[in-house]
Amino acid sequence: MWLRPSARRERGAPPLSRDRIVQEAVALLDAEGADRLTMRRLAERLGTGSTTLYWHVKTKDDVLDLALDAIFAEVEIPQKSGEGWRADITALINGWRAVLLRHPWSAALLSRPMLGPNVLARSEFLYATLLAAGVVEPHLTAAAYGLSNYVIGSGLMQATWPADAEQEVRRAAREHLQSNRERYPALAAHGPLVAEGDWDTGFALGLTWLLDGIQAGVTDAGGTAGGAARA
Amino acid sequence: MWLRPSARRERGAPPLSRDRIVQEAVALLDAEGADRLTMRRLAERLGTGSTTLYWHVKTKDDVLDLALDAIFAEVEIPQKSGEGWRADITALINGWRAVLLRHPWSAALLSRPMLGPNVLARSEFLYATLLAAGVVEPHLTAAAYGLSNYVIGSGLMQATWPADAEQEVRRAAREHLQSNRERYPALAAHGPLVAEGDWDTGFALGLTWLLDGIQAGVTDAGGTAGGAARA
DNA sequence: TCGAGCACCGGATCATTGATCCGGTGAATG
DNA sequence: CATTCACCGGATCAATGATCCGGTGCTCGA
Repeated sequence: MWLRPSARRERGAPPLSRDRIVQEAVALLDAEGADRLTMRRLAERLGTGSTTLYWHVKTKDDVLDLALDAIFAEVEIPQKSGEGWRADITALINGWRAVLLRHPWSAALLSRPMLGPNVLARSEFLYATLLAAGVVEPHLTAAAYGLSNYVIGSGLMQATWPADAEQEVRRAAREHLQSNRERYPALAAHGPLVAEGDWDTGFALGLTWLLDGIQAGVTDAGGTAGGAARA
Repeated sequence: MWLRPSARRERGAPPLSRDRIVQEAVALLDAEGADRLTMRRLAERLGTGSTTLYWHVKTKDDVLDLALDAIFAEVEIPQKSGEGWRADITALINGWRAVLLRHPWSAALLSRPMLGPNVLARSEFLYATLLAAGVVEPHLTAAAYGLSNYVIGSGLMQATWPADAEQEVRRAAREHLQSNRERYPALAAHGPLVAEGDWDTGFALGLTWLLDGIQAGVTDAGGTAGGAARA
């Protein structure tokens, strides 16, 4: 023992830190999904005892919160390069969406308050861009929430029905629809599980609608909402 | 024991059934939230042993799936009464949203495949209405998903920040924003936690934008998407 | 040089929870 | 009247989140 260079460093592991825990948690979540994330499993991957984690982190929920905020760092905040607010916002939303799909487990975690620095920074950019574009209340909140809700919903939905895996579930679901086609004629003929249409163009289309609505409210100077003519 | 009229019925409980389990599960979820739902607690409320539940239901996830589908029955499917497709869809979406907010726990469960009869019936109505309105691909999927994603996202978001309870968390969050106002100027000044604007009008506004976009794609007969002029 | 303090680690342990085993119980049925 | 079968539940198991408490080695001041 007089010569041993610190058992932990022997294993080649750098000293434990909150960052390393979070990083490994994201990796574990990516690899095996949310329900397989255990403090013990996480500790094992880190080469430490499970109880050690609790020195760096108060609860498991902390790990989840940190992991959720960590992946938002992958969303690059567009530089306001004169492309116009629509381009900027589109870039942000698309980046956000890409992250949600790259880490499908995240969609299910969005039900917890997101107050991490990375999340806030992106929200700040969204609000700032909308403000600079001349969007005012009540369109401002509607726009910010509408866009966020739209990405979140899309991510959640698409993460639920991953195109790659789960072929078995998809097939069973499709079959179920077909065998009840008199009860669900429209779904059986044009439903989502039938038309394997790519989600991307659908998402882009809906995004355009939202942006059009926002823009209409801006160009019409104040007064009654521009695009909200009918209904 | 010769006279006892069946111990269970003595307690005044009707015989256990899958429906009764689901009904009680919804009540428990409404009252205490998703994380407090335990097979034991559920059984206790039903006046039975916890293991008995497993005769009627295979796993706990089954209970959740059933509960989720059960609340969708509360969304009334509009009668096509000549009000026009916008009115019909608006009614459906608003009803859906109302249910999500009435049962906040449901938002967090939306990450699981929804294939229950009640959910499917509502999706069927949505697709049928859009089809009847003349919406065609790729606008059809975009419209159906856009609307669904929008409600889901909104419900999720709003369930995360309930206006009634959690005052403590809201206050802390607001304070956090204020103390970092130079980093988040726009959020601190116009952010959601600051402007207590009612979610309803914001939601309605965004819904109108989506409907406008859908409608524009219909009136323009085919070809390039109507409302998607710019960007 | 040395010993006290401190940041950091982990084995043992506890309560809770989802799920199963296996033995009941009573009403209907032939 | 015996048998069957739908239905029930105590005991129990494994996994998990979390805590207690005792190490271990580095650092820093005297």
